[in-house]
Amino acid sequence: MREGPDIARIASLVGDPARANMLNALMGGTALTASELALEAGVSLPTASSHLSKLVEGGLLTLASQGRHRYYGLAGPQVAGMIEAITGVAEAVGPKRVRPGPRDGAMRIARVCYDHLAGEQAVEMLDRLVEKNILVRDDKEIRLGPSAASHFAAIGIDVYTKPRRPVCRACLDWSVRRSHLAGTLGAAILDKILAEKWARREKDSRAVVFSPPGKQAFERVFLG
Amino acid sequence: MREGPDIARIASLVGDPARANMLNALMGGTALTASELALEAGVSLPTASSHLSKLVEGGLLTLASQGRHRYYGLAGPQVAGMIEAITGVAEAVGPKRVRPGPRDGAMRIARVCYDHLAGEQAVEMLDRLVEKNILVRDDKEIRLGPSAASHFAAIGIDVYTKPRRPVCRACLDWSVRRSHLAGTLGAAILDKILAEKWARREKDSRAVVFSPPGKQAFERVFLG
DNA sequence: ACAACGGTTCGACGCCGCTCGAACCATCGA
DNA sequence: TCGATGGTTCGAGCGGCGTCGAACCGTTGT
Repeated sequence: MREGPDIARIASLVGDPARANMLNALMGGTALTASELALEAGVSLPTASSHLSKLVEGGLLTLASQGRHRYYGLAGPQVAGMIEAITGVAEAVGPKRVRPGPRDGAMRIARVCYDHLAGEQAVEMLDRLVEKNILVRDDKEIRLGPSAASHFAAIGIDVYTKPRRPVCRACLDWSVRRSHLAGTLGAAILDKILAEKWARREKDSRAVVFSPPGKQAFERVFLG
Repeated sequence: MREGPDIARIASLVGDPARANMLNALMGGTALTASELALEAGVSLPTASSHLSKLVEGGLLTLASQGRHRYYGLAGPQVAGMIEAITGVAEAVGPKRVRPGPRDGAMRIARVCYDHLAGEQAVEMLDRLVEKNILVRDDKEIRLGPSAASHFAAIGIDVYTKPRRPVCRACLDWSVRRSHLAGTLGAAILDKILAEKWARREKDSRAVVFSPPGKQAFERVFLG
């Protein structure tokens, strides 16, 4: 019964599914609010609040209060490294799910990630937007390019409303292992896709399936 | 609610104190039996067996059956790395215990580590035994030197009995952060210390306190 | 001042899983 | 073949923690 740092305490914090989901969501590096994390984790707000208190108390998260918003973020790169190490083991050790990433084929192509689009199509879209200099990536951040406002205004998306959350955010796509676009812009694009009926959400699933003409329209607007 | 490898599953395996102790004990790299791990974890044998099944099932441990013994060991360096990452966070994040290592001052000096001596005195002893070429360290292993048999025979310790467990084993001392001597030889030395009444065990504690003449005798025999 | 909204606290419920004693199984030595 | 020893399985007990609804608190905007 050797002595040492309280490794069980830290591990058990990560060991709850809800908290693990929150930590995963925070691995992008941007701080999120309690409500957002509650959605990510799939639990009610009180439950999320309780979990977040424990994570802060345990030293895994930092809390930044801004007005009536409280942003939670990873406490530091050491914590992120730990999560990554655990993820590596989980991935290596749990080959029970044969293919990596989401089970369903449709979900690998396109799915909802909280409020924006994820999957192969989303990753490709971000690539093209950056390629066309509409968006600009430096390091891990995504910013609006010079032609962004006019480009998105042309398809009915105002990039300057709702300053509450960051407009652009990179979100790591698990199935593709590369980033796709999150933030209010990502959300607006998903809204557009659904509003135009280019695609519909699969029942009781996060999968998003495009109709053939919808896919063409999507590609013309965002990939063209 | 992003998808991904089951990080919570892995973390919760480490998140139980008994299992964390077992994993810690296995960080030395040598495989241990179920009974040894039960002692390390401070739980009964059935409980330990249940935990070990879960760890094997979870892919964190490997099981090697040899006759009626079953040796459990870490599944690989990736798992060890994960434990180390968690330990790092736990250490960085839990500075609630002001001084590193065991709380009690006496325990930092000398304590029982399962069946052998640990603490500052134990670390110093191993240093001197290696310095005098009685034991030989290469890399992380410890072997008997040429004069070991005669040296230990002179003080009534037969290094060749009980071939079941390794005679020498390095055991990382948490309070000093360096190795001390474990294995059957380490156990025999502790037996000798207690049999000669050079020291006594503190009640309900792992601390070992030497009497003044006992300490002199110990230093003469092992440090001289 | 008042309503709306984000977030936390409280209380109660329910379940998962840790724990150990006792019985059982397997291997080794005589 | 029989006992001794190392390990596992079974069953039952029980504590802890995750969960949510309802109430409460603080900030913002009108």
